Amino acid sequence: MTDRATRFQDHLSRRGLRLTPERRAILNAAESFPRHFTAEELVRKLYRGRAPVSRPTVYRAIPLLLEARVLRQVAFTDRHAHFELFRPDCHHEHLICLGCGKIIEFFRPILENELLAACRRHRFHPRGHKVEITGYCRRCREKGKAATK
Amino acid sequence: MTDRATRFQDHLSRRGLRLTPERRAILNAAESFPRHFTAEELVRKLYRGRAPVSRPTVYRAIPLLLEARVLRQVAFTDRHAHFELFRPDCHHEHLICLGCGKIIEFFRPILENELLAACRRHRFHPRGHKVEITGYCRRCREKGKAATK
DNA sequence: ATCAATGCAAAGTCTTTGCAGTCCT
DNA sequence: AGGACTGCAAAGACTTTGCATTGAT
Repeated sequence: MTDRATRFQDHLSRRGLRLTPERRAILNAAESFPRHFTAEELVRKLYRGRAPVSRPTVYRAIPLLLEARVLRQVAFTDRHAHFELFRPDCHHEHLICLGCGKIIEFFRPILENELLAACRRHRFHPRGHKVEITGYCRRCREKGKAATK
Repeated sequence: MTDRATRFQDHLSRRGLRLTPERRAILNAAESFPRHFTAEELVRKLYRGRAPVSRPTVYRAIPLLLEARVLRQVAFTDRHAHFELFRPDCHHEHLICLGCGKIIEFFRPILENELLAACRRHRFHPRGHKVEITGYCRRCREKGKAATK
């Protein structure tokens, strides 16, 4: 059983809930995305699977996965929720290209320190964070897409 | 005419559009929020006003206000769009309390530098950014709310 | 027996679109 | 006249809820 499955399992049993085949399938589907995904994408992937899981079941599992720290929610500006696997060791952040939609991940230790420093200063206990920079990637600028809008 | 009204006006006329009374009302309403607001909140405020503006008109004005750099969009994790007045000089960021919903603003020059450095490194041209830290504020911790979920 | 979990269908929220009428240039 | 703008009503997209049934302990 993977680390994440264990964490999910623990969280569920601590709350008197069960790791059902559907929930396991949802976890597997989530793990199969290389990066980010929306709730709808997760639903679609599970619809096609060999043991289809219904939409409400997926939506009901998502909060559990967040609480279990299996997923983390990332906030993009289009209006649906985006998620990714929780990676405690790697707090990478995102550059989002307005031209082609590409998402570039980056990591900067100093930035992470600054976030923590801001929390300390306000006596705030962080649970999670997201950093998102929108703009235009090199390729889109070269193609002249950056002028679009 | 305020600075922001001018910017809006310029943007509109550059595109052959007009600063109508409705659009002016929308701008005023946006300026009347001390901090952030959702599209719905803007709609509600304009419904009550002396010259009510319809929902579609508000929604249609928002992209124009973003393009004109009058508003900027901030991405919180609940599923509706949040906006605030664009302040080119002050790139403040947000601490969001999961207990009471309070939003604390902060600003750290080093953090801003790091964001720019990340862009340079990836040859990315930024247009905007958002930094959001979720967690529990001091008061909620003292009240023991931090354990809630 | 009890309580959790599922799927279906329906409802809810926020946002967008089609369309006819109005206003400006 | 031509194009922009508005409001209404309806549609759309994403998410949540009610309910009857099934399943685990």
